[in-house]
Amino acid sequence: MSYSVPEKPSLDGLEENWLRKWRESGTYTYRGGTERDKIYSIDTPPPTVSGSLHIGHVFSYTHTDVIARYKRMKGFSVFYPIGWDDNGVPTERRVQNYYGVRCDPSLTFDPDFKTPSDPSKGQVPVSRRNFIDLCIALTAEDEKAFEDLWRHLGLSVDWDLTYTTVGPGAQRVSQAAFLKLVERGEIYSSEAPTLWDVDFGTAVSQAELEDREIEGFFHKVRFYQETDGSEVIIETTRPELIPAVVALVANPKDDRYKELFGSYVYSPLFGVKVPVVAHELADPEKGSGIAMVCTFGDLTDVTWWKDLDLDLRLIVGRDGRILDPNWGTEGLESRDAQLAETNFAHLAGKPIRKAREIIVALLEEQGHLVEPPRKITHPVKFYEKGEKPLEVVASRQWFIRTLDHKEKLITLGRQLNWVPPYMRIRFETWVEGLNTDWNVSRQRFFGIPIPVWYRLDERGEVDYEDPILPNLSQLPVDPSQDAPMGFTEDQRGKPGGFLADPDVMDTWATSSLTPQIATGWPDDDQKFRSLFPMDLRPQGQDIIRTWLFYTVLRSALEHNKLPWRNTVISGFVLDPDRKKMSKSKGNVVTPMPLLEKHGADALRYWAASGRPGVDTAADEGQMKIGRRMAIKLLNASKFAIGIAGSGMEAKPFLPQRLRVAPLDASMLAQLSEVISEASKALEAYDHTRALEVSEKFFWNFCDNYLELVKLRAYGEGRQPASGSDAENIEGTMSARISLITAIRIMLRLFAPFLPFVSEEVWSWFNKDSVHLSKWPEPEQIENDLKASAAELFGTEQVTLDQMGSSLLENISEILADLRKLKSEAKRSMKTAVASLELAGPPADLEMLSLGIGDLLDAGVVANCALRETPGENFQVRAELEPEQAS
RNA sequence: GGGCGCUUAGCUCAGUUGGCUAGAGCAGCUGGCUUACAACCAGCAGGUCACAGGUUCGAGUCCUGUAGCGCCCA
Repeated sequence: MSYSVPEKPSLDGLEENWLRKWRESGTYTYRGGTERDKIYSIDTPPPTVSGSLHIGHVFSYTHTDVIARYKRMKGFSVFYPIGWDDNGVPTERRVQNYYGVRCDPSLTFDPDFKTPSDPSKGQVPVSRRNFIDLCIALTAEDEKAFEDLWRHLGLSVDWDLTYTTVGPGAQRVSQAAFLKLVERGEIYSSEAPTLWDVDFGTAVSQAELEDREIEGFFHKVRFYQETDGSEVIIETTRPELIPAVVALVANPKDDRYKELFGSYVYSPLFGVKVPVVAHELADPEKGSGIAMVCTFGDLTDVTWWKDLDLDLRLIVGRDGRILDPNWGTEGLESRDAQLAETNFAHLAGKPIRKAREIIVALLEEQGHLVEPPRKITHPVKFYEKGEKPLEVVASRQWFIRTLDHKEKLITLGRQLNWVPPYMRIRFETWVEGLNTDWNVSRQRFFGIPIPVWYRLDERGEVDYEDPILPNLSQLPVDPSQDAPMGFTEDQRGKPGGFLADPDVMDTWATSSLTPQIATGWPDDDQKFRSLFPMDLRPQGQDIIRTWLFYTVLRSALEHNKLPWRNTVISGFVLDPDRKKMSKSKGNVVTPMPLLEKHGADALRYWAASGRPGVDTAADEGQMKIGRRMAIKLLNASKFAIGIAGSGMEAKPFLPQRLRVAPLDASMLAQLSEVISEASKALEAYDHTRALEVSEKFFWNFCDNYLELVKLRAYGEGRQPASGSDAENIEGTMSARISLITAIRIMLRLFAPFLPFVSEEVWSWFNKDSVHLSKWPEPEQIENDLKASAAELFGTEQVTLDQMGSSLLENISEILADLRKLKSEAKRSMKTAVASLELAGPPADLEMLSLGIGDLLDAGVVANCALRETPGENFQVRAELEPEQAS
């Protein structure tokens, strides 16, 4: 038997070739099955396709792929889909900039709409449907870029299972889950103060907030007591909200204000009478210790407003401009309505910042300002994608109950296997810190509509208490296009008719359902039960509080259990200088050029060298090592397979039984330990350790074992030194089947990490795909040897004696001594050793004698003597042959 | 202000429940074209394990404190 090994193996063209073959033969197609414990299902977080591709994607998705490939080789039917997250604001924003359009829902659909030729010249208003068409068109392009990258990287996902978070399937699942929440009372709508981004014109949730330090001014402002007009001085950063003041508040323990509690004061400029109240949240250290409560300046105001049952006085519109209410009317009583009206006239219709300037001037002018404003920096809440501070406005929104389920969520979090474990703490602290229910209404255009209509009474007033819901079978619906059951389209907006909920769902309201979307819920119960709860959720540490949290929440609410058993959290990818990558710094590393330069296996090698949870630099050096590793694997395999499969047929008398030589058995023993270690590591999702132990073995195998058995494997060695021809041939056969067996095992160990080069080498001497072969096991080594012997020599009579790894280690060490001697003498490695003396305890010498022939071959030793000495010491003495005068 | 993580060779990182002289790769230096590989090989050199205490026969590892860096939350 001989194998067809290429003369000059190379990485060139491997990727193209194998990508095509894998695709054609459906190597990674999900094979199905109904037995849950034979399936391994992965909930890959769908990337946001409108975001830019960066090296971080390669990193974490490679980690997942390593596990997927390992599990596949372990015999699991691996369910490994991928989805595209097309939802939400990032897509809308990208469409606006890319095409130069903006959505105006009041317009009607234009079927002949052409996008502007120059998108930089302002934004053309288009109908909602035109806008959505553009979103779909653009995301389709973006998806292609992502898919190209994933394929190129060799991800073993089943592309037939691909889904999107805006497609009909996702719409149906999201809306069905919404209806079930309504049924169970876990979601409610209410007119409530909501954090609001005035530029985006939408509500945002707690998970989308971030604090930013910005500059502001503290203004000392006079209020006037009802009784005697004496002053109460408050400090505020939001003087423009003075017309919205509903109370002054101080800490109940603050002696300075104790007497005032229960009394009333008048506001400056507007003469509105408000109570002075007490609340623990008032900080005596901050400013003068007494603050004004407005509806609403921030979330603390909302708390005070709720806790203390204060009035509502709204003056900020959703567009971030000041409204124009009538002073003196109900709710806006003033002791001087005329003055209030005059003062307010300066503010009405102005944007907030402008209004602030105006009101400061008015306060100054009319003597209500104690001193000039004092500059400060303070943390202010922003929408993470927004540019202006968030306002709090009252509006109707749907909320999923979360605060009621905190304990349950923490319990579930503790049942989840976190890799690394400390990541659980981030989840727990987030859950503990929750302070509002989850607002899922978004006042946007491109998203999944909230599947709700409202009745209009005879006067045309909306009845929010009794919404009209579709049946499960009707989903997906678009309430702004479809009429509810029992109504006709012409009743839309008419008294006695209906009105659609105008909003779409928060992106996360869909993204939190990827386990359900991927596994066929709620329509395919059998599929769902075979895959759910899923085995693995890999994801980045940055989305624990969003993606992971919401997904656990939805699963808890819908199924009362965790959505997955394990979660592996990957760290960030830093730029080569270990700085965080960001667009503004311009240090974002894009993957495609690197992929082309170093190859997919090399990039995967780099990615796999990053442990779960650990931030890792985009290090080209590491990629080069990966590439070198792949080339080495080609060459070493070519050599080993080449020798093993060369020309034994010429030998006349092949023995039918053969005993594996001690040195070969020792190498296999070492390999057996490596298999155990690598398997154990992968079971614990420690891919880095698995790669490390395999790699270490591989280099030792090349540097020592391969060198030691080279001549014997060729049939030119002297092992056993005094042996007969038959014994020499047996030694050769042993070396050859051991080489082949070791290579076969190593290729499988590397297959999850370096799928291209592993598959290439495997194909030289195997028919199937290495990726569908069985993961090696120590107990199988003897069988592997027999199979190799049968293939090469037509016999299965192979005896493998128990042998430790120390023989190979000790022999290698002596070989290293000889190399050192030559190296320090600045002589070539093929310089002969004139004499070698090994002196030590009899037991050591006896062991070494088992592999001495190979050692003498590899070290080019002319004469060797073993000398028994008392004690434990072992000594190697060697003399090189004299340098020839040239 | 709170939480989490990190700090080991010039650089990037291992170091598994405390246990021989603290390891690897890269870079550096010195050699070598050795019938797999010069995109290679061999060898050498390089560390007060951030700092200060403590527990222990023994600490890179456990405890306390300090400093610096990073991330998250307020």
